Amino acid sequence: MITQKMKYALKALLVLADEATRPKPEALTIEEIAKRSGTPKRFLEHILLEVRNAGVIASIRGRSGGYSLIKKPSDVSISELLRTIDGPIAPLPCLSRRAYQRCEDCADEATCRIRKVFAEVFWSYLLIIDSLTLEDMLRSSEAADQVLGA
Amino acid sequence: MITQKMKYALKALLVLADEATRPKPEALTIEEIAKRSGTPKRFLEHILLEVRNAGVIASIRGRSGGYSLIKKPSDVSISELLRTIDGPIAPLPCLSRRAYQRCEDCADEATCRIRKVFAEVFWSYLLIIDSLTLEDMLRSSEAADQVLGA
DNA sequence: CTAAAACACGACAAAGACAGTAGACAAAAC
DNA sequence: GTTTTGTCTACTGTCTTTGTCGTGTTTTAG
Repeated sequence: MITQKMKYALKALLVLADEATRPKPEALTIEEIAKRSGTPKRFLEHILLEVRNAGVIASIRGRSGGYSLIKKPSDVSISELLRTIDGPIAPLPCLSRRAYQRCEDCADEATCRIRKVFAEVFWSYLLIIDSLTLEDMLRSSEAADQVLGA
Repeated sequence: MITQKMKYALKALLVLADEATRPKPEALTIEEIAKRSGTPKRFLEHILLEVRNAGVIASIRGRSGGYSLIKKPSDVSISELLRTIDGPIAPLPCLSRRAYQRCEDCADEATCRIRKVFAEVFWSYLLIIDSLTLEDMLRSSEAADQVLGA
């Protein structure tokens, strides 16, 4: 299960991506993003901060400040966002590349049967999710619109 | 990340599966399973109970009691075990078949872009993990042995 | 220059999940 | 009927999740 926080982050990014595609895109305030995405404003602060530190959005301080997307939607990886917001996505700590941790109770990784079987699942899973970007989410709404419009 | 509990469950099942393939298989006590799998005994009680209720193992009470595997390893689904021990495996509650729950804040599932994109990932993921059984774990140890033996 | 509007950051808190532990009970064998 | 084993309920500490609050800092409108 992805966390509520991750859902909020995605909703916020969708709002910002929608804004970015408009003729004259402006930076949106937290207030505005919170309203459009239906997230608690004070919670969204923390989330947007993390997303900004990940280099996906930029913030402008002071009056007439706000947030804006600074990457192309096709360059915003969903799996990277997951890692940023929810932490490691590997099923076992010993399978995570960037958050590797040896399993306390594991005598030998090379022969660990649990590790072995989940490694296979994980690689296949990574193939799928690593190729997913924010653009795929934008596109999927178009598809839904088409269905609804038909 | 799978929980420690799930790891214990898998280790216990591996112990029981190994026992089941021996010439004269016997029911193993919690004590014995705990020792062989490196699990806290009192915690293992809870775990084995859940696994038993899921119909994967059987228990015998009283003196000379214990646990034994009652399914063929090839019939013990890893994903079912995951659902039993760790709960729903869907990334969103609205994507789970057996633990379906409507997302509080979602106005319309049919057009939800988050749901849409995770649904695709999830179906692919299910294809992989639903086909995985305990037998695959047993086999993977043979492969490791071969590599080590070479 | 000052006040207002906005982001930044740390502390705090309630609720739930996770990882066990403990005690009392029930059944079966000897 | 005592011992050995599984069964069941309850409890507990720690960590994570989902926020809220207060206080700062930056920018700009006026």
